[in-house]
Amino acid sequence: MSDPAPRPAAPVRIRHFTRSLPMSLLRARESVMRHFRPALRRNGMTEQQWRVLRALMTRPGMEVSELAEATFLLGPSLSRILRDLDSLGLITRRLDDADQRRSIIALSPRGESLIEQISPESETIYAEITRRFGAQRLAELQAMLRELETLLTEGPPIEGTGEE
Amino acid sequence: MSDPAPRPAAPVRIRHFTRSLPMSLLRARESVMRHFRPALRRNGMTEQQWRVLRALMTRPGMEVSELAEATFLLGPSLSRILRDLDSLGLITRRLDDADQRRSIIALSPRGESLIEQISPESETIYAEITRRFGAQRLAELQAMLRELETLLTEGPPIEGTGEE
DNA sequence: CGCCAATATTTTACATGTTATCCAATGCTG
DNA sequence: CAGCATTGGATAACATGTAAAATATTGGCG
Repeated sequence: MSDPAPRPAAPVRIRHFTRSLPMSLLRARESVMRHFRPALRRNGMTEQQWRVLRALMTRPGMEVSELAEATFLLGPSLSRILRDLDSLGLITRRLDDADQRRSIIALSPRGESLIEQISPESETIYAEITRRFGAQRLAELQAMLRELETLLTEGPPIEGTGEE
Repeated sequence: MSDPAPRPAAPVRIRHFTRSLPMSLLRARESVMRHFRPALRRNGMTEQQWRVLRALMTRPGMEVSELAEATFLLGPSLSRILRDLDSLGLITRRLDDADQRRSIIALSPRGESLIEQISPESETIYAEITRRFGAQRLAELQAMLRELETLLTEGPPIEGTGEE
């Protein structure tokens, strides 16, 4: 034995952290993605690669920075993902004629057919999630999430005590 | 110019993916964390390290597997984080007397004082987020997230078409 | 034209996520 | 108690997240 002291006063005066908003959002997202990942995995796609392909499907011919914003990926991640998707022959890249710094990314025929292959499965899963939770409530939830995001993004930054 | 073809029929018959539930959750979480990260960063903590310390604060003396569940970290990540927190002198580890496979993690005095230092700032930020969004609505949001998580976790797995 | 700040993207470096594998301690079973 | 499946935790290997720096191109300005 070593330390059987009953720990008299655990000072838990802070909200239980598993109920914090970030943790709630993290867990909710994981519980959703858990259902999608197997289907992606069967087709050799990672979650992020799939995000990129889907973004390109809804609007072909995006610049890298547009794509980054749409997929919520940071530059370095996206850069690597594009390199990989390129080497898999799923996308095409060409330099913008007017500005050689920009490159235009689009789906290749092979990329399009991969999407055609995966999409139905993905939509099925999404539909089942919607059914379980209720389309109405899902819409409510999305609205709240959007509002939260807007409030925190548009509003002034929240400063703690750390003025440098 | 080179390719002014008006791209006659972009087949966008799929819900716009930036409105998908996973993306909504991801963006909402990011918009929240964006406010916390600077404060953590000023104190040399990463988001995940902070999660571990907070979990240990609410309940000292956890096993690694308990900690993993509480912080939603996978074994390998947690293992590295504990190694780092240990080398920073913020936690203590000792082997369980009854079962030498298990180790008991707890905050060191230094870890506790670090928490005392960061917590107020963190709580200030959380309070401001609550104020902006409304405590009532925040509680609603959390309830919906919890319900979603429960439905998707407890229910049967959703199978796509991928029977091998 | 030549210098330089600004912009788009990539690269670098390190922490974490993810899956698979390894190792040591445990405890069951014969 | 010897053999072996199980378990808790750590390590390996590779992809991504994140911040900072590097690279390349453009556009302005003297």
